Amino acid sequence: MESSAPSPPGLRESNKARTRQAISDVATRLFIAHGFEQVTVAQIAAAAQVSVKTVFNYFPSKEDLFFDRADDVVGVLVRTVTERPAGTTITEALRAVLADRRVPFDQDGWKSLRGHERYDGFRSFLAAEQASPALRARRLVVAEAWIERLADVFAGELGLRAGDRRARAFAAMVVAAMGLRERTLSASMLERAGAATVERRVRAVVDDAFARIARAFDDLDRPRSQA
Amino acid sequence: MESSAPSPPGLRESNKARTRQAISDVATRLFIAHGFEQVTVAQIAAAAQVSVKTVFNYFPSKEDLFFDRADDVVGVLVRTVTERPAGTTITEALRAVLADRRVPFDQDGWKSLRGHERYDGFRSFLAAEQASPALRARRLVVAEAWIERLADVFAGELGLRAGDRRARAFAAMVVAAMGLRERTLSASMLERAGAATVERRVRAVVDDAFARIARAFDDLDRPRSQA
DNA sequence: CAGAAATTTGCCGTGAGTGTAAACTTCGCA
DNA sequence: TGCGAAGTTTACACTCACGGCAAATTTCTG
Repeated sequence: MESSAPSPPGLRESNKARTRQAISDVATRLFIAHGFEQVTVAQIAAAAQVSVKTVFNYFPSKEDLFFDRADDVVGVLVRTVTERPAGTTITEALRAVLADRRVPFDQDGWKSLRGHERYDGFRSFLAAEQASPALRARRLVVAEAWIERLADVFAGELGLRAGDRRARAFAAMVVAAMGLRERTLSASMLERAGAATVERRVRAVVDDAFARIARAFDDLDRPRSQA
Repeated sequence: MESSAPSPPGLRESNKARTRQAISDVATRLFIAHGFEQVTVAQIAAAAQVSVKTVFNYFPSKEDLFFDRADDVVGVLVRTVTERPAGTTITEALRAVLADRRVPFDQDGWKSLRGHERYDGFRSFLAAEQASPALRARRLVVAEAWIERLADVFAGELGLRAGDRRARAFAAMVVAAMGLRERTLSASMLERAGAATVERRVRAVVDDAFARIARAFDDLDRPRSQA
């Protein structure tokens, strides 16, 4: 999203990026240690050695601060669909990717978190999310935006007009399936089920859901043509 | 939900009910007149002639105050399913009811609103909801609860164990369809489309979505046995 | 190094929501 | 009919998220 125009030769820009990352990191660490509601923005600001106002300059709300780390989940779905191998249907491609329990949390945003093993950090993150109504609400709003985004992509892939009712329905069902998947993942990890168990449960949910979605949209979903 | 146990013979109880209703009514009227964000709880309290604290005694949050009027939407779905005529499948029953654009807003909670024609009141209500991120978020949380409730009912109707993955998937898809329907309804009413147009659009969305859901769950959904 | 531009900060205000204890109303019972 | 118990409403004082604004500070351009 950032245009790479280096009008300012970069010190300013890199400072901003570093500050932003520092705030995000410190916030995540506090959230997973004490819970979302228990941490005040003032504490985050103090720990990041900036003023409260600066925190709000970078993140419009406390919730944004929490989800900063988990932001680009649709991106994965979109790429999965648009870059699927020739001959593969949309539902097949999505099913294959989402059956993996580590998607999308084995990457990107979690690297900069020190002092936590990756898995543990993610589990605490989920726990914090479950414990806060405000966060759950926010997550759902994000999911609603996913529907819009996916509907556009589906329409493009299926040769439908943008905004087509069927593309939107397709997207809505896929996002609903994501919800089922996340619920399973979340519940399993919170009860500290072993990796194999989590993997199996997630796979079962995703397989079932996408088999059904494939049936529901068998008149539309289609293999990608040869490149 | 209120148990009818008249341990207190009733004066206290009826006073409470009246106060609660007065607060809810006055709040709804202010919300649809000025928008959710523009109205403060202090104004509501003043207009209802109670203290701010009393408002919060009855309604844990400002959002609860808004949705008080629209609360029992799942109830309609649940009844639709459990009381469907013999020989009708779940998806058929739901489709039939939801194709009607007036469901569930031609009833109950809207009666006590004076000074607004029913339709106009509802349109303003939708407008207020769309205009407030906080309200949209809240609505989605409510929808998530619907999934749980419906999943239980579906499991019961289909002879599955409570918590069965497939029943939950069924519920999630139905709730997703409700979202599509509401989106259509909302958009159509806000652009002041005529009743016939609204009716047609809602019906189209609902018909398509439930035809797909029926296909997705054709191994489970089944006609109700003879009473 | 001076001046322009961007960034950070302090300060003060608003509004939601909570805890507590006092004032008031209603109830149960004699 | 009146008195104490129980429930309800209120005032008060507080915390926290967030917004506007102008001053202070940092970084960039020449």
